[in-house]
Amino acid sequence: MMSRENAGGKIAVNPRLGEAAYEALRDRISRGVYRPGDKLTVRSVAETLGVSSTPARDAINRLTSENALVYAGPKTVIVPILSEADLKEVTVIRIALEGLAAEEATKHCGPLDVERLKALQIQINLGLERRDYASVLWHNKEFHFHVYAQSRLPRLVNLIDAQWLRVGPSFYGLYPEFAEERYGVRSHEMAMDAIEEGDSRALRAAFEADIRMGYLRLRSAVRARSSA
Amino acid sequence: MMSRENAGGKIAVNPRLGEAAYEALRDRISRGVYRPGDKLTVRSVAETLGVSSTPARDAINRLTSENALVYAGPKTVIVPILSEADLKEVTVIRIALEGLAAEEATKHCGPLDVERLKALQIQINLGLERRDYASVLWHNKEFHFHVYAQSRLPRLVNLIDAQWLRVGPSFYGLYPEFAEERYGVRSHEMAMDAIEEGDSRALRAAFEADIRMGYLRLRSAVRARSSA
DNA sequence: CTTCGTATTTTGTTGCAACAAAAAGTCGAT
DNA sequence: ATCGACTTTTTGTTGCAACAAAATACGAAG
Repeated sequence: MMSRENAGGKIAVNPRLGEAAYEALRDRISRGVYRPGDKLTVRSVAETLGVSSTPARDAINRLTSENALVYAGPKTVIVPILSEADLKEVTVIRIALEGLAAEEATKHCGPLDVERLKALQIQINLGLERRDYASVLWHNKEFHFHVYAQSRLPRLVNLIDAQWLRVGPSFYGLYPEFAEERYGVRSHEMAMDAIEEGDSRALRAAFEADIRMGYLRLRSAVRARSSA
Repeated sequence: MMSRENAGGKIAVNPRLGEAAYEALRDRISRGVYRPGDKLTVRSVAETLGVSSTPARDAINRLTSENALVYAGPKTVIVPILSEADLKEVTVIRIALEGLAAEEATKHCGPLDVERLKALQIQINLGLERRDYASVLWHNKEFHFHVYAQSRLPRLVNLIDAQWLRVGPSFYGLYPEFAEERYGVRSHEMAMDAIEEGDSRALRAAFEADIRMGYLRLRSAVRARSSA
């Protein structure tokens, strides 16, 4: 499991401040610290992370180049507010990449992986009951990426991670109403069944269904916001 | 068509040196100025591009974060030398992304696009006859990206571009022997036929075939090198 | 209350010097 | 010649100040 330490965002010991700042900022974005539309400045990030402006600027630039942050003006970078077209595009990209990862992962998944996924699903269900949505989102991501990691295609996983970072903040904005619907429970069960049967097509289909489900929810939220 | 000016790599007028340096360096890599294994340093790039070290460092960092350059040591970035596993991974990623782009593009392709592609194919054939391989590679890229652009999914096109940048230098290393085989001519004809008939599955298949063909060539080159 | 133009503040970018660490070069022993 | 330890050079990173430009705050006119 990924480390859950350092949740505040402060930089730990790392000889390369730029890299550390990048990871810390990425972590904050993926955890929902920022909301879509929030503005990030070099100096504010530098102060938050406890570094000087050079590594802070490095981190912001890098996140911007992968569209995890976007320009809202020549001197203004914000957490992206996804338009309906953006959402549609990121969804077809996710289906292509995550579908591929899931299919490739089937070859390398064993009973231990199913056990791990079951444990994660229990955590997800627990979070839903307790209305601990940060936990739900966290364990949901763990669930997906545990499978993707089995593809043994590390750059593909990085690419997928970058897409999640783009939609993450919008997802946070959706909770808590969103989570009430037990979103993802069914498709996760489909996924676990597919792995047990070694059916790569079914595993792909399960993740595709999961992504499409999330897309529909997010789209209706975007529409509700744009009409308001 | 993309601008072919500024081929030397010198920065033109651009208020943002970092962005300009990034584009100039990217351009040089995609044009085969560097060979796999070539070392790039902040100071050498700065001098070549005629900027100070900050924008040069920005450009290198950004290219490194998208794997167009890789670390060969803690203080050494080089143009990547793709292993067989790297090659395999980038190929499945390309098939997923470019297949998607091609399929989406079918909806928006018209007779004008076929005309454009035909003109580009003539340029490719001309380059092959004249053994002007830089021209072949250039027009081949134009051919592919003209189609991908019609998908109207700009981030997807960016993602594809990043993958091309990873394999580009290896492709250059392959020429000129490689080009003798009229690589790509048949799959390009398949692609143009598919567009004329509006057959999105066939268009996807044509580009997949093209990518797989290139993969096989590159793989045998990698094997030949690793045994030497 | 809204809108437009102006003044003030904030902000990104750039160049540069200092530092530590890594790479390249050197030379001697075997 | 080959290898290894040591010295020299090169290199990435960082912090910082200056500058130009954009964002913001403010206030006057409608």
